[in-house]
This record gives sequence, C-alpha cells and structure tokens, in this order.
Amino acid sequence: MRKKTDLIEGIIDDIRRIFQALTEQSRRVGYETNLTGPQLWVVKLLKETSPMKVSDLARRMYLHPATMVGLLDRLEVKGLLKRTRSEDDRRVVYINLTEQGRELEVNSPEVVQNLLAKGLEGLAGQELSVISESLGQIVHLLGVQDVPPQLIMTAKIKVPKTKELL
Amino acid sequence: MRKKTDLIEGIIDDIRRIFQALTEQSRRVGYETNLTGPQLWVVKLLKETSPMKVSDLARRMYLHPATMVGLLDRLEVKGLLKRTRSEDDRRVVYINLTEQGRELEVNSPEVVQNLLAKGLEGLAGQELSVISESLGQIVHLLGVQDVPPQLIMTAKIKVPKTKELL
DNA sequence: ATAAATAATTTGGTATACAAACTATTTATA
DNA sequence: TATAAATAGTTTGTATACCAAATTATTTAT
Repeated sequence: MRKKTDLIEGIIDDIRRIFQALTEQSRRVGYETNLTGPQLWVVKLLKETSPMKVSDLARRMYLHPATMVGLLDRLEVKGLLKRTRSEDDRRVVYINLTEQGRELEVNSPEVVQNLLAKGLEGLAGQELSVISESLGQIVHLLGVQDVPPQLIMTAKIKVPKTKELL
Repeated sequence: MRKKTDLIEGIIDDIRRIFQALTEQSRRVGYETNLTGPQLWVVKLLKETSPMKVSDLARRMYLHPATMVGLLDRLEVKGLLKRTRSEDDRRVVYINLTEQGRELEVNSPEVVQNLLAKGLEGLAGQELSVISESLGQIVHLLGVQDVPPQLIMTAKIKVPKTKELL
C-alpha cells in the first residue's frame, strides 16, 4: 500500500490537474471563438435563458453592474447580442442573443461541465457513488458544503503565445 | 440507491464547489493582504526559493516576461521585494523578498494546498486510497493525466463589495 | 570582430473589474 | 397629487493583468 503522504500528494496534484483543465478550457475559448472567458459565459447564460435583464446577468456572474455593461458593450459591438428597452418598465433593458450569437454558441467549445457529464455517464452507478463520496469529503474539508455552486469559468486567462514560455 | 443522473449532478456540483473554494481563497487574499492573487503568488514563490530571476518567475507562473515586470514593479513599490542586478551576468536581475515581504508572507492566508493537506492528514489511509482513485478517474475523464500540476491560483478575481451582489 | 542570442524593460493596446456619480423611471408616502 | 426614495442602467475614472512588438544592454557563438 502506498504511503499516506504519497497519497495526499497525489490527491492534491489531481486537484491541481482538474483545476488546470477548467482554466485550460477557458483559454481554448479564446482561440476558438475570439471571445474571452467572461464573454462566452454571457453567451452561454443567454443561450440557457433569454431574454435576461442586465441586472440578472450581473447577479448570475457575481459582477458589478458597471462591469456587466462593459461586457455587454463589447458583445454588442461584435453583433452577438441585442439590447431592448422594456415597454413595461422603461428602466429595464433586456438582452437577447442575435442569430449570429446563437450560431457562435453552437460552435463554441463544450463547456467543461458537459465534458464531465458525458464521461461520468459511462461509469457504473457503483463507481459514481464512490466518486461522489470522495468529492463530498474534499468539499467538507474545504468547508464549502453550503456554498451554492456557481458556473465554472475563470475571470480572464490568456495563453502565452511566445514559445519561450512553453 | 440514488439515481445515476442525480449522482452525476452532485459530482459536478461538488467540483464546482471545490473550484469555488480555490478561487474564493484567492479573493480572500485581497482583503487580508491588500495584494491581488498573482501578486501573492509571486511572494509565495519567492518564499519557497529566492533569489529568482525575472525569467524564472515568469516561467513558473506561465506569464509573459512583460507581465512579470509589471507585477514586480507593483510589488517593489509596495516595498515587498528588491531587484538586484547580477554581477556575473549583468543582463540578469535577481528578485528577493524584503523583510517586509517575508513578514507579509507569514501573515498571509494559508494557500489552499496546505489547507487541504492538513485536512487529508486526518483521514485514514484507506479513505485516502478511495479518494485518490476517484480523483484519478475524473482526471482521466478530463484527459489531463499528463498535465504537470501547476500551482493553484487564478489570474484575477475580485470580491464584489456592493451588497446588492451578495 | 561581428552576428546571434538572451534578459529585462518600455511602449502601446485590450479586457476585466470596481466605486462613485448620473439619468431616467417607477414606487411609496405624506 | 406632489415629492421623496428606490431601482435599472449607464458613464466616468482608476487599477490591475495581460500580451505583442520594439528597445537596450550584455553575453555567446562564429
């Protein structure tokens, strides 16, 4: 049997790897869609539910409304979404994807969640239970049982293009 | 027994929670040290090994040298580190922590790794094996077995200070 | 002696992020 | 009903992180 310290080291390495996969994915976005992480996140959210108010989006992404406006500006310039002022309450602005936005969403890289979900479906229920248990313990150790799970997406991570860094 | 789809959902939620705990930690940094994530990362690296060349630091953090210079500038202004041009090779600049920098490092929040390590030490070897197995499977699913584990730290994440967002 | 490579920096640009102030609009209240 | 308070979105100003390309100084290779 492996030594306890080795096991712990391995576990932490694996968590780092998972973390990296998540951020890695967000880098790939840049290459494949010319959007940054947060930008694609907006598009993905709008695909799920739309229209959405500016404030809804800000809340969902845990961002300041001012930051949201900037994000929306850039996406609007790219022609991926459309602002529409509400008739009922003229303070409200609804955000919708344009046809171009929907198109981009479809062709954008799989979000990590889906990748995982598909992989997990291939496992037996028994195995899933074990994995579930294990993760539960880690979550417990980190003391985040009660944290509402958010969408996975890092703020901004770019890939270094210069060879020297690879 | 729980349904397979429920298990999968739970697993993904847990991964999100872990991810969040990691980024959450990097947010806390801001409050407790007045440094950003990358800035503390530099300090932590220098605590581990110093002096380090600018290029070493850039490589370790997967950043462009120019980005590194900016980071170092800000930390130097804060009086946390000192640049010293090498005598041997006058192109090289060595970075050292100042006394103030070492002091800050000691009082800075535990890096997640340590938090986890301590928690895991409390578990039985048997349990650790199970957890190790489980994570291995996830890593495998994500196809990142061969990725070298990096230090955990996100690029830049700030905490929203306005109540409306909490 | 000169060309090529290397280390760090400067310059110029973009995106994310927040706070504070501002505009327009709606709701509450006196 | 007039006015105060709240709300939604925006603008403005500032900071950080990030990169690419050009620059300077220095070292190594030819």
